[in-house]
Amino acid sequence: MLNNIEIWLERLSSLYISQMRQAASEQGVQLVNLEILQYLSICNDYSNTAQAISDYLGQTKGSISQTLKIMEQSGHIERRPCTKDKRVIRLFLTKKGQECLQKMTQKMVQIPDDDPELVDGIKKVLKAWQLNHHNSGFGQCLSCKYHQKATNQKFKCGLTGEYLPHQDKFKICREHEFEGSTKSSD
Amino acid sequence: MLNNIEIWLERLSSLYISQMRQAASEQGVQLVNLEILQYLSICNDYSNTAQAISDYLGQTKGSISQTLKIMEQSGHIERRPCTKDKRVIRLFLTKKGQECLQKMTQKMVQIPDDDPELVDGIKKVLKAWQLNHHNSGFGQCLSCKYHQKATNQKFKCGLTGEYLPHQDKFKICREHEFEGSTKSSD
DNA sequence: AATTATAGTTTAGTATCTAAACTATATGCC
DNA sequence: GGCATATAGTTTAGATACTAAACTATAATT
Repeated sequence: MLNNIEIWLERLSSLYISQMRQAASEQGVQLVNLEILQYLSICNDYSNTAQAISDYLGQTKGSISQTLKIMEQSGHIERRPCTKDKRVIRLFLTKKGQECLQKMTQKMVQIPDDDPELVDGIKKVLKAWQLNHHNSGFGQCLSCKYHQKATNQKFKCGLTGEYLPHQDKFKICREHEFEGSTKSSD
Repeated sequence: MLNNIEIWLERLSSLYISQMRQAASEQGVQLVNLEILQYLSICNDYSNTAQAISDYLGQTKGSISQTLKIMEQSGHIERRPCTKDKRVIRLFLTKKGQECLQKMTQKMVQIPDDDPELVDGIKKVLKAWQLNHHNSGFGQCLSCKYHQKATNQKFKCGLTGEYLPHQDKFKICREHEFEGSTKSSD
């Protein structure tokens, strides 16, 4: 069975990773740095921590801690202690980090995005995948069971009780859970 | 523009890479080792060399050389000097390497492959991508301009003049070129 | 025979990786 | 409150991965 979806996904992904490595290399960073910048650019304000990155990338927090230290020194990210929870340090892209990421992204994906069928295909795969891995966090707020409609400008997170700006619904969250799933007892 | 194809591809790929890291970690290897095993399992007999891996992954051959040394020591791959070209050492998965790859692949992709639309979507993206990066090697023989029909059991490679077994047309080759493209003078 | 190209190794120095021990803060329970 | 447990992050030691550059050896070109 050389023609099933695993093979094609594998090829697509290995092509993508290869592009990522090249793009990272051109900016003088490594793959994991690109991944971290990418993650920080799409995660919400509950998820921009070392621990979340560690969970997301599946690497030890020790390793991430060291890498973040270097990325701060090189000026790609910024660390701001959380006032509510003094254990936590929130991470943000600096302007340099944003520009670096943008250059890499432009290099990476050169594919026509005016084909709605293509976009649809990708979305479909992503959705099927996420549903199949029923929930291990890191989904978009708008597909989360805690996502509640509020006003026109804001939506409410049922888990934290906070009201979040509308555009954040596309960001990904470490606490994400699909409807019907239970994290602890399932 | 949070909804264009770049974003979705990015999310799909970062999900995939994350899965790869996890799967590799469970087998006690790192991402790059998984990528190498994967590559060696789908490349043809012209492309199973350190140099080709270096080109494919976009990393220096020094780095690849060291990694291959360790992968040989750990019994995942085997090295056989090429008789025709004494500079070349061909690389092969051992049984341990195959089993390791299989375990990782099973862990990684858990997605229904009975949906022809999904498969079609992936293929479409891959093709669009490859065409957009008009050829930098590493495509399947059957889409190569050197691919020539021969007998029922074999096809001919117009570049090397050799006859290759029919099932190899799905493998990827470092010399791959799409129809109409010229490597040197374009 | 000399030049150039290609395949691979080795070296030095840096970055990333894991596992485990560590500090500090938060949470749950009596 | 006081104590156990959980969570966030750092640090350490040692292994692996990374780049750039120098190196050997063989092949192809002139």
